[in-house]
Amino acid sequence: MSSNALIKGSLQTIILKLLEENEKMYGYEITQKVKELTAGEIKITEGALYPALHKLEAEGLLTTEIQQVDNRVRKYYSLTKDGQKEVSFKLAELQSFVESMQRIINPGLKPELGI
Amino acid sequence: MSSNALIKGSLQTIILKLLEENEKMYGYEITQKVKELTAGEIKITEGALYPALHKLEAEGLLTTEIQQVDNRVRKYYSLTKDGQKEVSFKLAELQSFVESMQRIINPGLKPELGI
DNA sequence: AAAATATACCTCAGTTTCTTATGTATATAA
DNA sequence: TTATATACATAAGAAACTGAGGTATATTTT
Repeated sequence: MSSNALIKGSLQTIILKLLEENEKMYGYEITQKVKELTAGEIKITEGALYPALHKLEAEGLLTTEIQQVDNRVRKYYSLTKDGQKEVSFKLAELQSFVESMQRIINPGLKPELGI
Repeated sequence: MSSNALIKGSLQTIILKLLEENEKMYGYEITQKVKELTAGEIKITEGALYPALHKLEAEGLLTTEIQQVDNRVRKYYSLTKDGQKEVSFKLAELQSFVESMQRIINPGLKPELGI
């Protein structure tokens, strides 16, 4: 998914968050958007992305819609109701994880003082 | 390792960082320290920790030293020279990853303005 | 005294999630 | 015409977990 080894498990969160904002995206578009937003730092591989999309769909968090554009097939994904709930949950989970990591990595930090 | 699904890949970074600060720790102590620092949010399982420690030792990033305390064996780990270099690298990698995630998750954020 | 919990190490089967390679197909740029 | 970009997909293998199990001593609780 990237040259970064940390990302395992956060691909679902990335997908869900992007779909929360864009309402409707296709696979290739997601890879390009992530590359753009992170200045090339995170590159989602297709071998990771497509299985992840299929899994989220199988879990009922995403629905799909096929479109023809210039003789090419595009498979658009959007959030279901369950998917919308799951975004909040995953984002809270990520937030909590990052804060926990900060406490380990920056033990001198006092978040309650804004320092 | 925890009820959090995001952690895959960051266990090594956690171990190395704790050893950078404490100079000498044993496995069980690491699990307790992480639990303490994160208020129970992150719980390192032994099935994840011990293989990770063995791997870091095999890679030459950690050395070990056995001690007897109250008829119980403790295996203390400390950073090698290579381990000390690797901490900086892993921390920079984590920092970079977290920033990338922020750009995806908080697209309205403008870090260059400190907002 | 017995049972449970805490301390302290370990392994291993199974699962999940990735990487890398491969395959198909059309459109565009060199 | 060859490479790159767009667009989907699968599949083998690797890596990092979870969860269960095992061994052993010390302490606390019932």
